[in-house]
Formats: sequence, C-alpha cells, structure tokens
Amino acid sequence: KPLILQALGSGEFDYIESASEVFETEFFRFIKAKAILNKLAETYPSPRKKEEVPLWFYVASNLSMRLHGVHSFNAFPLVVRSGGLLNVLGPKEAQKVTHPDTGDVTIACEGFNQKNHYDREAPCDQDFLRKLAKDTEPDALMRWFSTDVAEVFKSQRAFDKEGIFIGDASYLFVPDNPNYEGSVKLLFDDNDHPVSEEAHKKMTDEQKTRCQWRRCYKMVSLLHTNRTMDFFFFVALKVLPGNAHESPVLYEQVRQFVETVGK
DNA sequence: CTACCGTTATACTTGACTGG
DNA sequence: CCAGTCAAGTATAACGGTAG
Repeated sequence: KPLILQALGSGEFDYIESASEVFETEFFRFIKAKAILNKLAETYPSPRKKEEVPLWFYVASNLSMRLHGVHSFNAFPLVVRSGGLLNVLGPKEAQKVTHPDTGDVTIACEGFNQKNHYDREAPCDQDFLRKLAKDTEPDALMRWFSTDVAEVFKSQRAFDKEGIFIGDASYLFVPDNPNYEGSVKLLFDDNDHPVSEEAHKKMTDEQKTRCQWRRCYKMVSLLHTNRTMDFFFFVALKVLPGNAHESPVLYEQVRQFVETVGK
C-alpha cells in the first residue's frame, strides 16, 4: 500500500491513466463521428418503451467498462471519473472540476433528466445501466450482436480478404448462484474439462478429489482473424446451458452470418 | 517463514421503494 | 413506466494470530 501511494504521489499513475484516457477518447470520437454508435443504439433491442437516458449512452458506457476491464456496475462512477467516455459529451454536459482549496478533482454532470437528488458524478446512475441490461431479452441481445453488429463490422470493412473464421465453444464459469438463469452445474477435472459420469466412475480416488462441480454456461462463437493472426474479434456469439451441444448452434451462426454479411 | 484459519472490512448483488 | 435511491444480503479480499 505505501508503495502504491508513493507511486501515486510521484505521478507514475497519472501517466498510465491519461494515456488510456487519450486512447479511449479517440475511440469514442471515432465511433461517434462514423455514426457507428448511433447505428448500434438504433438497432439495440431496448426493453424500454420510453427513453429518458439515451441508448447510445448505454452502449457507450458498456464499451467503456469493457475497455477498463470492469464488469461490475457499481464501478461505473470510477470508470466515468477516469475515462475518456465523458469526452463524447460536450463540455456543457460534463466537466472536471478541481476544488480550489483541496485540489480534489470531481466530475459535474448535467444528466439526462432531473430525477437526481444529489449532485451527479456521472451522467446517469449506475443502476440505470444495471436495470437496462437486466431487462434486455437475452435472445434478442445475442441476435443483435450476430446481425446488426456484424453489419457494422462489414460497413467498416473490418473483414480480412481471406475470410478466415474460427468456430469455437468454451465453458463460461460463473459463481454458484442460481440467479444465473439457464446455467448448469457440471463436474470438471483440473484441466477445466467436463467429466462424464462413466469417466468419473473409472477414476481413482485421487483423481476424483481433483474434480469439482462448477456452474457454467457454454459459449459458442464465431471468430474472425487473418492469416498472421494480428487480431481476433467475435462476429457471432451465443450463450447456452453448459450441457448444450454446440454443433447445431455453430452451423446456424455460420448460416446467419453468410445471410447478413454475404460471402 | 509459511501454511492455515477465523474475523473483519470491503466489494458486489439484489430487490424494493419513491417521486416524477 | 422510468431512473434514482436505499437497505439488506452475499461473496470476496484483507488482516491478524498461531501452530508447525
């Protein structure tokens, strides 16, 4: 702890942070200028009948959290504070304010409505993100990603000429919480491979102790890359119960991808 | 020194409530 | 119906002490 505080004091932290902020700002400028963000927001399967906080802000916030490697909504205010996300908003809507006496930097945001009781540190409450995410239909979301988002990639000519695609299925482990709808508990060995009942019977006691019941999903995806593998990105994605079979899903993904993007 | 264990603090979830 | 607020429940990390 003292070491980190010392590093903070000497400004090493600022360098890292501002560098990523610059990158993030560029990123959002780009997708905004190219109307990518609008396109994503227009096609997103919103569960809302009325829109107060705009959808593009929801999409942008999610992207920002992914860029920061954060997955918990309650960390959103932190992401806002340190990130380039605010730069998609004008200086009127959001600004950094340095307290004249203490030197503390806080964020003052306009917000999209007048429902707040407290001063806004972020353009919207983190619970707005949480609830919109929770209310989104999972199937519609996955369809959206595999069609509308794939079209955006196409419009940006993101696909390599050679057209190398990889079909993949992997296990997505989650905490053992029944709220993870549609997840199943399977027995895994210490290499993260599922163990069938017959295989488990044949095991020695020593092997058996290394097995663990774990709650999981199966994630079936279609990845795009080039020959030198400079990049990977998802063009289709579906999350299924962990014991589902991937083949039919993958074939459907390929079919749908060819249908929306073309050959 | 380190492996272990119980305690405490903090981070994260969750659902319910409120006022517009 | 919507987003902001609250309070209570869990999970996880940090801490401190102790035995080997």
